[in-house]
Amino acid sequence: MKKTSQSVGRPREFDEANVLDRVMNLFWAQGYEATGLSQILTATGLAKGSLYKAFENKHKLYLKSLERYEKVHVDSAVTALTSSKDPMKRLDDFLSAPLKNSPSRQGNNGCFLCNASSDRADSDKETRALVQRGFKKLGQALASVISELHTDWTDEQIEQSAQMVLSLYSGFRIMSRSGHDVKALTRAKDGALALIG
Amino acid sequence: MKKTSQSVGRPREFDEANVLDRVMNLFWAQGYEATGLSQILTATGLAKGSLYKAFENKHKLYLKSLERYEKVHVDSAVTALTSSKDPMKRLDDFLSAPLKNSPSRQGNNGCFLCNASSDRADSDKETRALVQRGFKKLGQALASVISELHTDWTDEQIEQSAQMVLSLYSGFRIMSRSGHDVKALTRAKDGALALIG
DNA sequence: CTTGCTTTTGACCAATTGGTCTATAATTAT
DNA sequence: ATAATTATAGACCAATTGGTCAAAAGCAAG
Repeated sequence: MKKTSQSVGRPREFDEANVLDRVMNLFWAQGYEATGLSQILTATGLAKGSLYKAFENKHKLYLKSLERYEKVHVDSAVTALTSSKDPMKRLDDFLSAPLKNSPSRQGNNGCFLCNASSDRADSDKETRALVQRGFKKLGQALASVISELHTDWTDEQIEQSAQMVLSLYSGFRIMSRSGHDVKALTRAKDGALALIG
Repeated sequence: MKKTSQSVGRPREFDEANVLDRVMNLFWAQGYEATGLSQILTATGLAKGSLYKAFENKHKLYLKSLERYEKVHVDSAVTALTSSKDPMKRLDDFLSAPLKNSPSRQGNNGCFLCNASSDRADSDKETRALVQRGFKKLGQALASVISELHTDWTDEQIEQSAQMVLSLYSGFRIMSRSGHDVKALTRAKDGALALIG
């Protein structure tokens, strides 16, 4: 049995992951409707036919982008949360990420999960499922960190704090996108961590 | 000097506030790009020309809708927060609003401020300014409630807690829109209130 | 009733939207 | 070689988009 990594027919000229990264960034920054096919085509360098052969339609492409976001960004956040650093430091890093915005505006994409939730979760149940899954992953990772931090806490307490941190995270992402005072949010973060830690 | 409530020319046939309420609901539920003119026209019953004579263009209409949201919903939240009820109860009510979703899906619009922030705050600075102002109002009202609750706290402490509650609120709005487990969020809310109160 | 002013209406518009399809190119298997 | 298979390119499409405009309609003042 030979290795058949190369299939018949003309080979793909693009790297799927690479294309998805570019598309993801567009949807992430602009949302579903505001991102036009033409924009996607120029950003990826693909021709319309190729795009549609590879990813059926715009909706599917959006879902794939969201999955890509989960794989790249959510999973790496989970990894960071389950590293060997000081648990408190891990929580701090997690909550600080949304607050790292340069004071000069533009290009604060927030969190794709949050944006997708606001943008399409109400009208598209496939998006809703993906967003839910992403948040769930983050919640579980947070719970695990907090359980390291407080070995004496009950599951209830741990879960409660994890959801609190996750909600703060989402709120930070949303509010900082509108240019809300980051210093104020940072103080809120420090206060919350002091209460939990 | 006579009262000139009636101006010359053909009189308006629609109530501006009423129209804005309808348009607001569309933008709120669907976002800017997903809301088409045709939809707006059928929802308001106006003809295209009338709409455009009254509100220049779609962008301006969106901004007006956002202002209307501030006037109707933000201001009433502020009023509720500054009522004479038990301060703790007021905070609880504020944080509970995002969690009142019927378990059956669809029609959870979240918070227009949050949606607008995710949708357009990065690309449109007028939207950004309005969203910022709305959040600021809520933050100030929260600070005032908390200062009632803890007359011994410093301004720093008060501000810190207010921003924390506001962030939780935004997070709740966003996450619940994707169908995230409301029970879990409710526990998080109760935990947070216990820490603050 | 006429003049002056404003709103209403919908026909009209250019541009763009997401999407299809066919001809051509590039590869493997026979 | 040639057949089979798959990808690329982009012309093409109907539908819709946000937006304009001119003609008709409704009101107050003279």
